[in-house]
Amino acid sequence: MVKAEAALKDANAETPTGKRPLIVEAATRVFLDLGYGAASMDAIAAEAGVSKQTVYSHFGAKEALFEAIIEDKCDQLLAPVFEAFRPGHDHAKALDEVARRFLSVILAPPSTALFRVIIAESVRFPELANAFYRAGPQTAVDNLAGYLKELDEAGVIATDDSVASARQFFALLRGDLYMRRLLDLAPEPTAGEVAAVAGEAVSAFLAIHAPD
Amino acid sequence: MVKAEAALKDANAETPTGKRPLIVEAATRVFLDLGYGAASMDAIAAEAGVSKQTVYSHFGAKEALFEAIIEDKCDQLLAPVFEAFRPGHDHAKALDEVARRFLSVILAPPSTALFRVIIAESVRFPELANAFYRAGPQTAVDNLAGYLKELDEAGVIATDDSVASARQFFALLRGDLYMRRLLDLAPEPTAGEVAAVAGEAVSAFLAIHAPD
DNA sequence: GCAAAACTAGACTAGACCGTCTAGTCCAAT
DNA sequence: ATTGGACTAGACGGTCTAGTCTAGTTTTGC
Repeated sequence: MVKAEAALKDANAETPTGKRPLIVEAATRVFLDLGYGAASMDAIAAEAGVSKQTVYSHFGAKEALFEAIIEDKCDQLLAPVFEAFRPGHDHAKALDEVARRFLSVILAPPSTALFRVIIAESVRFPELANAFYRAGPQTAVDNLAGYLKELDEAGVIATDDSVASARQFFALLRGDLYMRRLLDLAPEPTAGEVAAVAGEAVSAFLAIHAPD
Repeated sequence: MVKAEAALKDANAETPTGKRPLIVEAATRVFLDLGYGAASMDAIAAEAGVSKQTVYSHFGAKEALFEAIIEDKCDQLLAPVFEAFRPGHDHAKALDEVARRFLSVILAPPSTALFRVIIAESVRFPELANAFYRAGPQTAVDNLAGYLKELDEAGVIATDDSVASARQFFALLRGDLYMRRLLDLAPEPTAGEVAAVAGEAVSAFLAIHAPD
């Protein structure tokens, strides 16, 4: 009883004491590699080099651990897309940089693994799917939409609906290569491949939204 | 020994005797609802109204049953996209019809469930991911690419690479709504919503590939 | 230096699941 | 009528898992 309350408090309060980061790292690896069902708490404890009881002291249950790990990873993975993405000088170049950065993130192994797990568990963990959508696609769209609005007002592109256009931009990026990455049929692309896909998408986007 | 050989022969030869279709239907429901790991053979037998031994007589093991079910579903679901999609009269209308048909299929519950399961198990069952890709995205792209080539030669659109253009067309269709459907955040769309997404994608596509 | 808190190692419970096996029913064809 | 194949209901062994518990050790704060 006392132990359970302590565990709960520890799980709720964000106080990383001692072995907590180790457990988080290990759990992330195991969950992303194997998925929720196939990942065992024993395997996570072993991977963390920690006793199982310690895992249960920090996170009360498998579900709680999973949710904590996934929410963490969402924020952590999807943040770098939006850092300093507004150089401002040449617009095509700016869009190209956003495209390349976005693609590099979503095509990298941690992202595809995360996305696979979330997709697979979206029915069992609806809040996680929601959190992912908000941290990922929605944030990306909102950020880009703001920038597109500026470009529209500056007369560089023409858009009635900057949010719809941002969604279209990202849809163009999630093409065949992304599908093959999700299905684990293609290896992580080189920077050149990423640049090629990005370039194609940007030029298509500019063709759609050419002013007047 | 005798039984095992009979089961193997039955599993290999496509001779649906007696309870086989029942099992296939039930297994499809259970696998698509729960995923590979969470689906139990007992649950499948119960759902089929059949004894567990019967399931094992027809399909030798859980993996074999899963593979059979998934390959079946791939062909079955993705075939109707390409039936009679070439009316030929008005080109924008023809593309619009392809788009609406494609969207209706991939946004419907059976497709999203199938895709979720395949994504989730793509590492454990690489052949299944491959089979899905060939039956689905690849076939779709090949078919559309042929049609786009005709349109290009007729001067209706301009394309250097009809395969790349076909991929782009489908990428435009797999936009935000598709993402939200995969994450189970949006209900199956109405025909009107489908038509709206299709229309936007087609007009964007035509803007990209306007002749000269 | 010491008490409280954190941690370890591993036994243990309770139950789910795969796949096998047994014992017996039903039915069609010879 | 009997034989053989498909089927049923359910028990069963073996393995795996989530989560608990105990007993002992290390770390930390004061």
